Amino acid sequence: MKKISEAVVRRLPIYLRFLNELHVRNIQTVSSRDFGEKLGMNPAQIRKDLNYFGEFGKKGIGYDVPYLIEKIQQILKLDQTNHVALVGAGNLGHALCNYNIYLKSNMKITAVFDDFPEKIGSQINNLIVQPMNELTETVQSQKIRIGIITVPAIEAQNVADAFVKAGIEAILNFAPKIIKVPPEIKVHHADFTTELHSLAYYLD
Amino acid sequence: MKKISEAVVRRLPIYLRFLNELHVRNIQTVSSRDFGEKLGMNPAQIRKDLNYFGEFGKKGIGYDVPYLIEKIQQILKLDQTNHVALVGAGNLGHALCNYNIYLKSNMKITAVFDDFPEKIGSQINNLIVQPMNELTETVQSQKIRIGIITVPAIEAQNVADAFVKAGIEAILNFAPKIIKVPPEIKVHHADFTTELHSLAYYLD
DNA sequence: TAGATTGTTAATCGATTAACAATC
DNA sequence: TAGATTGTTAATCGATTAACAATC
Repeated sequence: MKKISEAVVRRLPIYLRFLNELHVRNIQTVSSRDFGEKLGMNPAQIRKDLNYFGEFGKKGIGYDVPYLIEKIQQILKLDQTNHVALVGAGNLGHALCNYNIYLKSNMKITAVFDDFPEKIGSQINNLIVQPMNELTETVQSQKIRIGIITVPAIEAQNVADAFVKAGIEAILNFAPKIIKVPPEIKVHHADFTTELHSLAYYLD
Repeated sequence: MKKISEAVVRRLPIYLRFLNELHVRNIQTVSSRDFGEKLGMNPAQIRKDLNYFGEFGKKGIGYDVPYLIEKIQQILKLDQTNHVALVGAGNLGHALCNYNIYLKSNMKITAVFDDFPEKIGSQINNLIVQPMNELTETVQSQKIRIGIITVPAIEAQNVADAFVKAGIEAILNFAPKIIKVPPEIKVHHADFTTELHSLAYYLD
């Protein structure tokens, strides 16, 4: 298979979300033109993106919504339940845990860790906050493959190292700090402070 | 001035954060090579990015850290205090309000809104949650120019519309929904569900 | 001076968009 | 059949990187 660029992969979840909205509204078919209009994207881009993975459309007709949902879910590996570990039981960690419902059942935070003595043993929803020294064992026994970092910047690299050692394959880092990991581990940064700072540039 | 691409603007806060780290460690000068190594970027890119805004370096020497911090802060308009309004006093909204300390004093959430009756009047740090019908007046009286959306997806567009009507210039949207605003308003999406979904693609 | 590093042009690389034959 | 829309190539656009003269 050709190498798929990260830009393409990042658009797939947006397509999926849009398709789910159509599905809820019982819309059976969608064209790349509809698609582009609603998402503010170029129709050719949407056709090209989807075509990296197969011929999902019908000429003259468009794309079948339920079929395309199924296909994108397969591509993104969202047709299986993905277990997620979160480190950092602060405000942001709490907020993300409570978001579980929004993530549907295919992404689930199943373990939470923190090394603050006051946090360990406390409960978030139905999860009990565990100490960091239990990370590797839990990751392996629960088949967790994705890790979320919601600790302060100064701790982020340590947590990333612990994730790597535990065998995590992908990391979503909310700490305002670039973390370094081996090339086979995928990292996304979700740092809202840099987002906010770059927004300020556009103020008049 | 030439048009600066968004990619460049998004890197400036990362440069700024790195420079602040150097400053704390009393490092006076930095070269684009050091820079690139620490941030995992190409040195030429860093020189080119900075050079869009002026000649901040010295040939043979590098960049003076405090001077470059000052310059980037000016470019990003972070040399003034920017007032921010947040709509959606849920878990995520709370978390972001408590993050204020991390944002230094140049970005400050100064008003919080929600339309849930149980939330109105409740307190987050030293802020009292206000009803949405007070948005425009507060935005104008407090000279708020940036808005944060932390409501459910279904409410996101309504809040965006209200922000636009109130005269907000830039929006950071955490809701998993693309919002549409007039072209003169700048929007960044900080949607962790799409981040997480695209990460799953890279699982083996 | 010699070594280092910027500023900046030119070359490369990659991503987006336009266009259209194929075909439902 | 006529109209619509995909799949896909070619053209365009934009961003990154290499290279090096200028100069501290």
